Amino acid sequence: MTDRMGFRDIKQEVFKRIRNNVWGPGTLLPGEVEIAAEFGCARATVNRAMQELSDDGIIERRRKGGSRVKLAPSRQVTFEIPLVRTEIEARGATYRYQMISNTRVKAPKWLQARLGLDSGTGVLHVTCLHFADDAPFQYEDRWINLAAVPRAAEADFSTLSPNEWLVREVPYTNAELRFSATSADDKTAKLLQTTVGKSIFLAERTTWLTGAPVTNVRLYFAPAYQMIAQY
Amino acid sequence: MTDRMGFRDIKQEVFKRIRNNVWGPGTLLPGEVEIAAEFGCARATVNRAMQELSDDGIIERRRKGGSRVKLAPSRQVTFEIPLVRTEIEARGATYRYQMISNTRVKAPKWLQARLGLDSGTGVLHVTCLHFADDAPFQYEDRWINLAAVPRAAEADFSTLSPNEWLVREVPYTNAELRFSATSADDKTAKLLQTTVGKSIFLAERTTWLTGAPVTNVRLYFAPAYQMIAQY
DNA sequence: ACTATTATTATGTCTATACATAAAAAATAA
DNA sequence: TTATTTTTTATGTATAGACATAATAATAGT
Repeated sequence: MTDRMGFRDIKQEVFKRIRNNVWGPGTLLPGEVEIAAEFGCARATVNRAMQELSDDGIIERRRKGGSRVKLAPSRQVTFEIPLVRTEIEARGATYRYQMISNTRVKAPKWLQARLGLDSGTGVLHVTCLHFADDAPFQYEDRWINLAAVPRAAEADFSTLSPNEWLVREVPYTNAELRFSATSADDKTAKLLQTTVGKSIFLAERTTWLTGAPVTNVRLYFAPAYQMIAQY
Repeated sequence: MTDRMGFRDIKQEVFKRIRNNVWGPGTLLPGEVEIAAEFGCARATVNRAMQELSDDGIIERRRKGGSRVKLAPSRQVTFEIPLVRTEIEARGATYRYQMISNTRVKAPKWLQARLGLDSGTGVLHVTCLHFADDAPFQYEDRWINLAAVPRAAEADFSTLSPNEWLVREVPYTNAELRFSATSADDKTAKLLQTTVGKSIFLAERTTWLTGAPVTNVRLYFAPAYQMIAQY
């Protein structure tokens, strides 16, 4: 006889049937009690399996309505966004950091708009470079809201990147991440040791702490960079 | 008296304490029984809360070792990858599709390498355009492994995009997604109605069905495209 | 000292039961 | 008919209790 069924087994079996078109897109699946009866386990076990399939974007569940296979399985991809240092070291390269500038200024208009700041708010503008084996890997252009993180003004970013300082010192509750492609301008080209006009992969991240804007950063990656995810 | 505590409340409260540094990075958290006692609920409830915090990358859990706050909270981002049509319609624009070419060829070497195909394997090469309000939105350059999906040879891609056909007809078990930036070459520039050399956001996706390579696609987005995720 | 064995313990999972809740379906009133 | 109320039902969540499992700590044996 087969072993006892765990929620993983249930999940896998249901997924298999969906994959093999036994239960095609849009199909209303049997109820939890019914599935539980088939596999000889408690409803709670089936519930957990179905819950995870729902989290994975495979099925849709509604109270009373039951569970049905998603028509357009808008499966979602999860990217691990590690610290630059970690990413570079994971590639077997040596990490080196270099600060370029650190100035205290009034937030420019575009930043006010992005973060929802009052005009005249003081911000810290820090730019720096991250190297992998002495080749520029990423150019970081960061703005920190001093109203939300006053002690950033005394932080020493000449040895520790604002990236790592913030991760250690300031938590956040919300974040927005944008990926796009841009062209290297004069300054960026020089810093990343490439030519003007070259295509650059750009990641922009903004974070908030319970509603209050904390920081906005633009990460310019060296040419040929790829952000990879498996699922 | 406060209401009864659900797993969401527990999760939120524990997260709050971590955020407020009551339980700083690396701290060993109280055991599930202890937390359950504090909040006056069952251990299973605490278990679910902690499990989710672990999934979210906030804490780390080990049997016998207990739960501790992660040192570097490697937060992960999840992107929803919808159908192009869905994405365009969600922006309130009208979707239009146009096939450009559909040829049956032997897999080129780079594709053989990418998919792990034998030399001489027959593949379908389909290229097409997706429009948003008559402006080119995305150029799709797709290869389909006929050994894995023979009936793709008879499919009519002049009205239905290979994207949608595959979603409906062929499931997959594994996928790899790569984001990068590239420059528009002659052909791409013409199709996307932009200039040669312009920076283009490129997404490349490869999928497998239980080990067998199914399809590889390169999606070239029109300039100024941004892939956005909130978390 | 070192190794192998045996508790101990916190998390992992399953069960049976109970009640909550949202939404569909049915019944009722206008 | 249409609008409103009531019932029904599948999922959502909580609980106490039990056993599984991995990893540490304690112990015994060499």
